[in-house]
Amino acid sequence: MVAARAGVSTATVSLVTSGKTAGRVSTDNIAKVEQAVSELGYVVDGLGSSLARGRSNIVILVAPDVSNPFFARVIDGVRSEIGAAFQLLLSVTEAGQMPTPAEVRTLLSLRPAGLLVDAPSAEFLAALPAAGPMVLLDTAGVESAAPSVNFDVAAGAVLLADHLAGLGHTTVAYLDSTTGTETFRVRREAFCRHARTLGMEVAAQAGTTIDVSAAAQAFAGAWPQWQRQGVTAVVCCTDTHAYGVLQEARVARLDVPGQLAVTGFDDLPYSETSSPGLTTVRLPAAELGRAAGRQLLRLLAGEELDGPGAAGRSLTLDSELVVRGSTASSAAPGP
Amino acid sequence: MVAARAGVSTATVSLVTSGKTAGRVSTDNIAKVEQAVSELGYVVDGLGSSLARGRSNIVILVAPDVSNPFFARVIDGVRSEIGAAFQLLLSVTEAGQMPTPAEVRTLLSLRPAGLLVDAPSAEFLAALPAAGPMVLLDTAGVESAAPSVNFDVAAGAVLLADHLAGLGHTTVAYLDSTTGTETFRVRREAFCRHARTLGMEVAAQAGTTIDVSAAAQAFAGAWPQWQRQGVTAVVCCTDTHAYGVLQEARVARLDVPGQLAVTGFDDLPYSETSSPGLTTVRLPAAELGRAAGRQLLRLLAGEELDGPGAAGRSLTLDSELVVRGSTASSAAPGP
DNA sequence: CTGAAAGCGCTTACAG
DNA sequence: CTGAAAGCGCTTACAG
Repeated sequence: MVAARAGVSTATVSLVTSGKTAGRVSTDNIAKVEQAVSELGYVVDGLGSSLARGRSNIVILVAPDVSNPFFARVIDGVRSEIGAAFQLLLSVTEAGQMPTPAEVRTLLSLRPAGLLVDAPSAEFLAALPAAGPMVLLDTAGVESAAPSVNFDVAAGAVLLADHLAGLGHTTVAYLDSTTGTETFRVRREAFCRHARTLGMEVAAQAGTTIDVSAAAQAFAGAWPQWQRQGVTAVVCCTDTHAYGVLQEARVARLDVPGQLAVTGFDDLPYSETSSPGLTTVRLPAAELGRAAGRQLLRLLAGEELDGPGAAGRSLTLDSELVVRGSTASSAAPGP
Repeated sequence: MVAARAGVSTATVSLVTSGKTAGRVSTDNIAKVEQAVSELGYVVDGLGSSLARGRSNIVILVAPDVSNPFFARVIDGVRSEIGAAFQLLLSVTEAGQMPTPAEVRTLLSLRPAGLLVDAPSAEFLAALPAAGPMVLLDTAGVESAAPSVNFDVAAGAVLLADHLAGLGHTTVAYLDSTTGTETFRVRREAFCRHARTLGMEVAAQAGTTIDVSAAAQAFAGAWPQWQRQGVTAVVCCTDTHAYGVLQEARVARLDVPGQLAVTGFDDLPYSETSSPGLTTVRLPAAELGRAAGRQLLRLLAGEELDGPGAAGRSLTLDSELVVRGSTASSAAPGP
């Protein structure tokens, strides 16, 4: 070990570089080591260090969809909490897929300090070996004993149904996602259940991937039928789907919200500036990331998550209805 | 080492798990080891293995903007080439930023088998310690001795200028990016130079981040002035910028392409289905990722990249002009 | 073909 | 306060 050439043992160097000098190293030696370290540009080797202490200082974030503006904000939230202490790395899988069991094993063999798992499927969790500290994000609808942070999407769906019913809509369509994530099932079921309670009919459902043009095409295909059924509002399971509907509505020269109201979930930045602005259920993405980061940090510090005074194993973040032009001034629809 | 309980030495087990049995292990022992491995669910520990061989089997992809549909396709390309042999991990930095020198050192201390660096700034490369195998992606305009794969964005810009001149445009505006990436400078300069050669005036330039609504606002602010100057086309440095312009043009009830032609760079999926479809310079993202992955694989195999028959250290992928409705039937603009 | 041994670069009890 | 030593889990010459 090069830095040992600064006149002390490797043990002392190790104590200094890992900051465990409290009452164990003389200030004299600390200074010597620090100088040698900076002279040699020495960096502690992550591999040796990790092997010796049993785990690395990386945190792996596993997610099905890395490139998605919504998820970008989640990542940013995570980074702002744990970035200083740990090296955050994203696992890369086939688009829209969770890692296979084999990939997970490879990941785990790097001995990450912790794991963050976004939007896991039930099968993924079942196949996941009980590894070290782990926090789940956005896992609505999936059972798990692991600590998790979620959005209250069901409450948002209820607010949305109230809003549409209040505007006089009686027949609506629901545009769902075809990715199997449970959160979409929860959104749909909560909305449909409450809508029926309010006397609204959810006339039809369709589903596409989370993609503007796929949603646009699906809407274009379904609209003639929906129109015949008297649909006056389309509730989309994500803002991205809603963008597709708005786009196609424009092509078809439909008046939004006069002839058709459109809503989404997420509140992506674009929803504020689209024309008309999109009424949507705001899901606080960055806060989700931050909360998950904090949970993991607590876990890593050995804190009990469910002890007295703790925030609890399972956190739920409030969602919120943001009303904009895509529903605001809806004309009262006919029967 | 647990698997040694299968009746052989750890050395033999290691030979089997790393697939180096050729003429060194009896088929009898291979079978025994394989059975023990599967019975015990043994996975080679990445840390110990990496430490012993001097490098890990992870490849780190460093990029300034992970969540961007264009980059998602690059990632997918990389994954398809190297995914089987290496664990691909994405470094996570503050949105739009390259990792700091300190972050890079931490990354490097994990001893990645190789590094892939997307859209690096000159400063980043200068600060990068000469590490192991590395391939640069999309590094147009930045000097470096490292192997790289690039788009021929300048050639695409020239095709675009030709196309607009052929349609009769004489005054155009350029909507640039404010992220400092060199590729944007190259796009702009190549376009402006050739446009002037063709007798077109590039009346005005503006810049925003790569964001639909930022671009929309910038266009809304600039349009009155541009209109006075006789601008009949807006050339955008990315499709995302162009979406903002299209959106705002719709709000302002501008006829595209009758009153205003709009173009982009990238050819994102949405450009095909937007209305009108977007004329754009197609940059083959997935192919960029694949080519970079292949280069890195060669480097890791110890191949010389510039030897005879090799593909060369520096690859350039052709860009291509895709003409769609946003320019197709432009009316001849007045003076 | 096989195993005992050294070593990868660190950290952490343990004596002093 | 400090250093010699053991050990983290593997791989790879090296003898046999």
